[in-house]
Amino acid sequence: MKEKERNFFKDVYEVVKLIPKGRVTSYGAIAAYLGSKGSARMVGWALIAAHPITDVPAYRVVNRNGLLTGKQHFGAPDAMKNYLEAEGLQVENDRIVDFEKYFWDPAKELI
DNA sequence: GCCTTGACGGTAA
DNA sequence: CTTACCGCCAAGG
Repeated sequence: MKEKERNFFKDVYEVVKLIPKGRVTSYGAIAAYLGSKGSARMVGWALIAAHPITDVPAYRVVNRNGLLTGKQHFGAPDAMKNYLEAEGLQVENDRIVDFEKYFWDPAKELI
């Protein structure tokens, strides 16, 4: 605990906040950017903790397949989909269309 | 202190 | 394309 883990959480929040509108990223990309490569679960876990925080657009974070795996945590079944579509993205079968095209890699886009 | 679960990822079949 | 298994790290029972 202490500051290290708190820093990890904070870092996840900041990266998610920095995701441009109409763009999406994956848990693994964030984990890799944080240096905890392979521990993508921690990112999703941190996002659960970020759930009550509205400043963190968690709906812009999906798994590496572009699948809306976390939509069930938004309460409404189409809440996440609705947010993404509102930003110009196309969602079909709980999956982002042309995910690669809208993918935003913090390790590349973000310095 | 051990076991299970989880907003994941990658590789194998 | 789907299913299965393993690896990572932390929390909860």
